[in-house]
Amino acid sequence: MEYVSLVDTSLDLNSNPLRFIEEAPKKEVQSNFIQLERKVPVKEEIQSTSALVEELNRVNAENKRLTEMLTVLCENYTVLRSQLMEYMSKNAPPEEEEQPPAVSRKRKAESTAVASTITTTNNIGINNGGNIGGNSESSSTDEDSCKKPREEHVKATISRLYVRTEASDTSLIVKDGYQWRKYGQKVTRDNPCPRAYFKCSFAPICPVKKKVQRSMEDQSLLVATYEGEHNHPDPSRTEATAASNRGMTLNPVPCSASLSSSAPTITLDLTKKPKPPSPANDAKNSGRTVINTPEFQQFLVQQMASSLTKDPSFKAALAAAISGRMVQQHEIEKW
DNA sequence: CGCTTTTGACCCGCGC
DNA sequence: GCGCGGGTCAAAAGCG
Repeated sequence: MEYVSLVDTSLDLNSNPLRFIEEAPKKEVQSNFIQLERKVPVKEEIQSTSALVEELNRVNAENKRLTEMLTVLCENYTVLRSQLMEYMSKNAPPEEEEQPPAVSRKRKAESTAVASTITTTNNIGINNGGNIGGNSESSSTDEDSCKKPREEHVKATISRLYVRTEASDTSLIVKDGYQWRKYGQKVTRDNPCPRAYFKCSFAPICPVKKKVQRSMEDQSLLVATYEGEHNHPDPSRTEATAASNRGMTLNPVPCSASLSSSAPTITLDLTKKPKPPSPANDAKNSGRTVINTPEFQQFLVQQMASSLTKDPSFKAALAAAISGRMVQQHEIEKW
C-alpha cells in the first residue's frame, strides 16, 4: 500500500529540458518571443516559433498523460498487491517444504518455481527472480546444489520477466534491449502454448539464454525466463549513453519497456535487484524491505524513466522539445 | 550472400 | 530397458 505513496511516479520528466519551458523561464522565453517579433519582423519566423510553442505544449500534455498512466499503473499494482497479501495471509499454507514424491529433482525444482510465480501474483509485472514474493531461485538452486554444485556456479542467475502483450499478438518476442537468436521451439506438456528458446546473439561469448512462453492462465502474458547474466553492455543502450550525459537517467540493468499510444503498456524488468541497496542480499532479504528502501524507489524511478526514453515517439517528441529549446536559447544568446 | 527463423530429429535425465 | 518430456542441434527455408 505504501508503495505508491513512497514512490513518486511523476518521474520529474520536466526536470530537463522541459522544466525550463514549463516553469519560471517560460516567461523569459515568451519575452524573447516578443523581442523576436520586434526585432525580426519576419512572418515565417513567428509562425515557426508559434509552431514550436504548440509542439512544446503538445509534448507537455503528452508528458502529463504518461505520468498519469504511470500513476494509475502503480495504483493498480498496489491494489493487486494488497489483495494478494490479504489473500496470502488468510490462505498461507502451513508448510511450503512439502515435496510431491512423484516429481523428479530437476522437474520438481522447476515446478515449484512455476508454482511460486503463479500463486504469488505480485510477480506479475514486477519480479525479481525469487527475491520478492517468490522463492523460485532459492528453491531450485538449493535443490541443484545438492546434486551438481559446479553447474550451480555456471548458472549464476535465473530470473523471470512478465510482459503483457496484446492477445492478438502471437509472437514470442520480449523486447528487453538485447539481441537474441532463436534456436528452438517446443510445445511442453503442461502448457499448450509453444515455448521458444533464445540465445544471446553474442553467444558463445555471452552464455545467457532465455525461454519465452505464454502464461497458461493469461494468454496475453508472456513469461520470459532468463538464465545467466550478460557479460557485455546492452547494445541498444550504447547510443543512449549520450542521452544520459544530457541528464536522462538510464540504467545498465536489463529493462524491457514498451510504450505505445494505441495500447499503452509499460513493463519494467525488475528481475535484477537494484545494486545499490544491498550487495549481499539473499533470499531472506525479500520483497517489502527492498521495495521500501529509497534506493529501490530511486531504481524504480530510473526504470520508468528508462522505459520512457526507449519509446521512439517519446524520444522524437523529446528531441523536438530539446531542439526547440536550443533554437530558442540560440535566439536568446543572439539578442 | 549472410544472417535469422523454423522445425523435425536427436540427446539426456528421470520415473516406472 | 523403455517411454516420456525438456532442451538442443542443424539442415532447410525465409528474408533483407
